[in-house]
Amino acid sequence: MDATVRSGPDAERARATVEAGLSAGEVVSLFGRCRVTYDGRASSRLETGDRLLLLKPDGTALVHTAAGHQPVNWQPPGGEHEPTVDSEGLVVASTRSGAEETLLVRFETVAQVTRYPADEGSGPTVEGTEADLKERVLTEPELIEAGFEPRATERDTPAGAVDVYGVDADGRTVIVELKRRRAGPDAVGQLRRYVEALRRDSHDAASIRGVLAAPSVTNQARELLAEEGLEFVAVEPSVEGT
Amino acid sequence: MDATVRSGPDAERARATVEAGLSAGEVVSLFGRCRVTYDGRASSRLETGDRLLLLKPDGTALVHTAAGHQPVNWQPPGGEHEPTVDSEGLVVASTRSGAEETLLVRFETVAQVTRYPADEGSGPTVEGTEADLKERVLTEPELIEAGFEPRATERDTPAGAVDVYGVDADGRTVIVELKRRRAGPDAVGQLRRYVEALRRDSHDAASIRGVLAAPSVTNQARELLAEEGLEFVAVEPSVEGT
DNA sequence: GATTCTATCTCGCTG
DNA sequence: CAGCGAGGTAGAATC
Repeated sequence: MDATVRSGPDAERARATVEAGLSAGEVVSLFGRCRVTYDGRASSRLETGDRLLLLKPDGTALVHTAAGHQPVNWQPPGGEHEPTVDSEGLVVASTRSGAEETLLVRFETVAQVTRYPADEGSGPTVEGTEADLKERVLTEPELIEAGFEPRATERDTPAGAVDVYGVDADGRTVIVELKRRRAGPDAVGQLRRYVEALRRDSHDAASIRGVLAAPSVTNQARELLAEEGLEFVAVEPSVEGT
Repeated sequence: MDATVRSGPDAERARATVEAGLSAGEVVSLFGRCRVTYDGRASSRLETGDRLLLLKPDGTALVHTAAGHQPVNWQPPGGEHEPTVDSEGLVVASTRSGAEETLLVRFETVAQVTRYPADEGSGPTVEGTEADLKERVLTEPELIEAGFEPRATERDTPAGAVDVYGVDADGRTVIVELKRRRAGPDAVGQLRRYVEALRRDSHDAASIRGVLAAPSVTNQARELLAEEGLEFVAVEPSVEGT
């Protein structure tokens, strides 16, 4: 049972197992040879091959091959699975009604079907995110520069919410855009929009500084910063055991 | 075998199956109760719960719960899996040597282990991507506007490669940024950078137009376009059966 | 529901 | 190898 399966259930038994598992709120996995078609926001075709189909009670469907992090085809949560058997064998259709989206997995052979009553559980606690970096900056403002005083986070501007908003030792406004990893042109674009939005509403544009705080920046990002008169400060995303 | 499993293999049998499957280049899946810890680019902790662990021969590890498209924990391709048994039971470690990254899955109970010789196969053929939209614009330039003549795609600028580069009926340069779905501020940022880069190298900045072509734009994106003197053109991503 | 942004993003491509 | 941008991105937070 826990070794390679040489002959699988026939199509109707597989269908019944899928249906029973899903209606019991269980996770169902199928290994087998199949073709896959998707039509919706785009459309895709996948020729016959050996794959794993993972079906979740929330409507999620994932088709995985032997390589890669990403599923080769999928359906996001919110839809429904419908296993049927036609003259060619087992077909699992996963559809999202709202969006006109359909994933069809047509099995040539089903090597194994497994159902398992997994709980949804709670998500993982993750550390080292951008939110954590923000906390660090708030408790250690000198990470940005000596004399920096944070005044607000997620402060609204016409261009969106600023990560950290504060003042420097000279009383000038400082807008900080945080990135937990190497920052590219997109990060500069964000910072620039926030700074310009505030400068537009200010009588003294020069008193508003923009600071990109990240572990490092790409060259292009550095050039963009220079063009816009913005600054870069190196901050490590997390330290852990140092 | 294809119904709910009430009692699973003991830890050592599970370990042996995982090892045998992986060394044979097969995909291995384990259903069971486990705790998960990840340390690397960030760190995360996941308390005991029922989950599916999917192990691929390329080093990919995916931990899935009963809900959601995304794995609740994972390891990208490129590493190695090492199943061991200690006093508490089966532990699967997936590590990426280059990056200092480790995913540890410690099983309290293993309900089922399955190995399956899936081929990697070839990826799906996808239609309706941005590349397809670009093809449409090249064969039907009037989608942008009457008289538009594409001259190049992926044309290099100091700020990156422009999607479509051409001239309008009046001989002015037109830079087109394509998006297959509703465009936001980031798309305007890209277009803006390309246009400014070209204007900087031009003696006649006004002769360079920037066009964002997408199914629609958000309000903020529209405002940004207006501020920068850029334009919007509505194009549908794909038509299929019309 | 629409908008905006993060992500342990992943992935592919290009220099 | 880095850098840049796409993705059927998904997911969260906010309005």
